[in-house]
Amino acid sequence: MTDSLESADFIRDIIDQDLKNGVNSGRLQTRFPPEPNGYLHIGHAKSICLNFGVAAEHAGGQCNLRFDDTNPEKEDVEYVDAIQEDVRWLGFDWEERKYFASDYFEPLYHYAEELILKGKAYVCDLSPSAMREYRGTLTEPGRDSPYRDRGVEENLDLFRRMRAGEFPDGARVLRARIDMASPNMNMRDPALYRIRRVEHHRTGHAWVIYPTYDYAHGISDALECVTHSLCTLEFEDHRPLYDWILDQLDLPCRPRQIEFSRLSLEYTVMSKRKLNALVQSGMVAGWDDPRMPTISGLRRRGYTPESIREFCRCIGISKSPNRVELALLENCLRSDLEARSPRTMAVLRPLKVVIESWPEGHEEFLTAPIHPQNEAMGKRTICFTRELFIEQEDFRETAPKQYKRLVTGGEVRLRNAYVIRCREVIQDPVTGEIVELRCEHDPATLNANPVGRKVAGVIHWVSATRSVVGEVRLYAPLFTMPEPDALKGEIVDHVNPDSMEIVSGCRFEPILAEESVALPYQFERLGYFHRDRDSCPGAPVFNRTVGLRDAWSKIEQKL
RNA sequence: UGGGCCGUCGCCAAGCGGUAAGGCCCCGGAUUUUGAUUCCGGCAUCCCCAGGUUCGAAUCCUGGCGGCCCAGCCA
Repeated sequence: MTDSLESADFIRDIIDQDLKNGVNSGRLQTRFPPEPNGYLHIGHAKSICLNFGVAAEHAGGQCNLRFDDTNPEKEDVEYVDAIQEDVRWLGFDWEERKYFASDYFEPLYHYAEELILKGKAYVCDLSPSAMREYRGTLTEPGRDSPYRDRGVEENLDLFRRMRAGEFPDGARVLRARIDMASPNMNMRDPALYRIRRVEHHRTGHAWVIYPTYDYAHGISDALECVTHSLCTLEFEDHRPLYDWILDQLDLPCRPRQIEFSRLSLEYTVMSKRKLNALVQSGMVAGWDDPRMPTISGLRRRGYTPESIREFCRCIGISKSPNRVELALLENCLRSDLEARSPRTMAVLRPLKVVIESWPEGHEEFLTAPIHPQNEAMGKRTICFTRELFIEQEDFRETAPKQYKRLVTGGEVRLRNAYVIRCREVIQDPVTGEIVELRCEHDPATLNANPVGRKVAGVIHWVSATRSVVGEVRLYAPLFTMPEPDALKGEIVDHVNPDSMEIVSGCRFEPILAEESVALPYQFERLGYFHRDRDSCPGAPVFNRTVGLRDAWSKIEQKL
C-alpha cells in the first residue's frame, strides 16, 4: 500500500539521515509522552502514529510510552488508564516500556543539585508576580533576579530545604541560570522546580517540590535513551532550553528534539482545556461522547483503529499550519467500513406498507448477500411479509422526475425482494398525515427484472412482524463553524444544539437485537452504524458512525 | 516594532536548480436490485509578491507581504 521507497516526511528523512550517519550508534528510540490530565484525541493519534510508526519501520526501533506527570495538580490515574486503553486500541504496543516522568524524580533531583554545583541553577525567592516583572517583555530584556548570584552552598542548602518542606508553596523556585536578556523568553532563567504540596497520583506525598516540563522532559528522554524526541511546533522555542539542559549534564544519551505541526480538524476543538470544559459542562455525555474528537469518543461512535491510522497517514507530517477537512477523515472511515461491514436493512422512520396481493400470514424467507462485493462473507435470510415498513422519505405523493423512489401509482424495487406498486395512500383523516400505503407486488420480479418496463428505484424495507424496535442516534458536528477555536467567549456556549438527534421507534432486522453484535454494520442506503453500550436486551441502540455518500441530496439541492 | 517557525490547486501534501507527484473535495461519464461501491475522464503554464543570479528557479540571492507560536512556579 504505502510506497516505502518514496520519502514520507521531513522527520523520517532526518531520522534516516541520522541512522545512516551512525548518530547514537544507529539506534532509533522514540517516545509518546502524554500528560495524564485528560483523554487522548485524534491529534494525539497523529503523534502516536508518528512515534510508534517510525519506530516500527526500522529494525530495532522502539517507542516508549511515557506519562509526563510532573504537574500533580491536574493529573489523575483515571487518565493514565484511559490513555493506555486508547493507545492499545489504536494498535500500538509499548511492550514493557511504560514509564513515568515521576519514576525519575530522584535522579532529576540529583541532576538539579549538579546544576547548582556547576553554578548553572539558583534558588530564587521572587514571588510569581515579581518574577513576571523581572522577566521583561517580548521587546525588552529582563533584569537579573536579586537572588541570581547566591553562592553555591546557599543554593544547595536552600534547595535541600525546599525538598525537605521547610518553605511554603510558591515561596521559592529553582531556576536555571542562563540569560535574562535572551530574545527567547524561555531562556530568561526558567523555573526548574516549584514547591507544591499536592498529592501526586503515583508518588503520593513523597515530594513537595516538582520539576517543570522543560527541566524534566529532556532528562527523561536522555534517561530512556530516546534518540528522537518528536513534539509539536509550540515547543520549537523550547529547544534551545532542551539542548542547554542536556549540555550541562553528563547523560547516557543525546536525544534530538524535532517539531511538527499539530493537527487541527474542521468543526471541532482539540485543546484538552476546551474538551474538558465540554465534559464538565455536561454539554456532552463525557469524554467518550460520540461527538467528541477523543479516541474514546471516536471508538464509541464506531470509528475503527484502521481508519484513524489511515487518516494519520493521509494527512502527513509537516510544519505548515493546517486545518484538515472533515471530508478526509470521513473518506478514510468510509473506505474501511465499506470493505468490512456486513449489510443489513433498517428503517429509521417507518411508514407502514400493506402488500394487498400477499396472503395474510404468509411468510417467505429470502436470501440476501451480506456484502454485495464480497461473496465470501456469505448470505443472510430476510423475511418478507404482508405488512412491511419502508422509510418515510422513500415515498412521495408527487415528486420531481429525478426522484427514483416510490410515488403514488408508481413502482419501486424493494431491495433484495420484489417490485411493488403503490395503489393507495391512506391518510389520517384529521392530520392528513400519511399513515399507510396499500401496494401490490409483482411475483415475477424476485431476483429478476420486470419485463417490458424499467424500475429505476431501489429502497430498503423491513418486515413489520419480523423486525425489532430500537433507537438510532444521528450525529452532526459539535460546532457549526469550521473553526470553533476562533470563537470568542466560552466554547461551551457555541455547541451545536443539533449535534445529536435521537430517533426512536426504528425497525431493524432481528439479528441487530442480539447482544453479540459488535461489528460495524452498514444499514443499506443509510450509512454505517455501531451498536452503542446503552443498548438493552431486545432494545438495541445504534450510533450512526457516518452516512453513505449521498448524491441525491446534491441533486435535490439543485432542483 | 524582540525571537522562533510557516507560506506549492478549495483542504492536506510531495518537490532539495532541469522545466509542478499523490490523496481528499469538486465536475463530467460508465456499470450497479444500496442515488453506495467500483471504474474511466477532467481539475495549478503555475508554486505569497517583487526584483536578481542562471542556458534554465517552486527550488539559489535580496527585499517585501501574510499567518502561527512565545512574556505559566502548564504541558
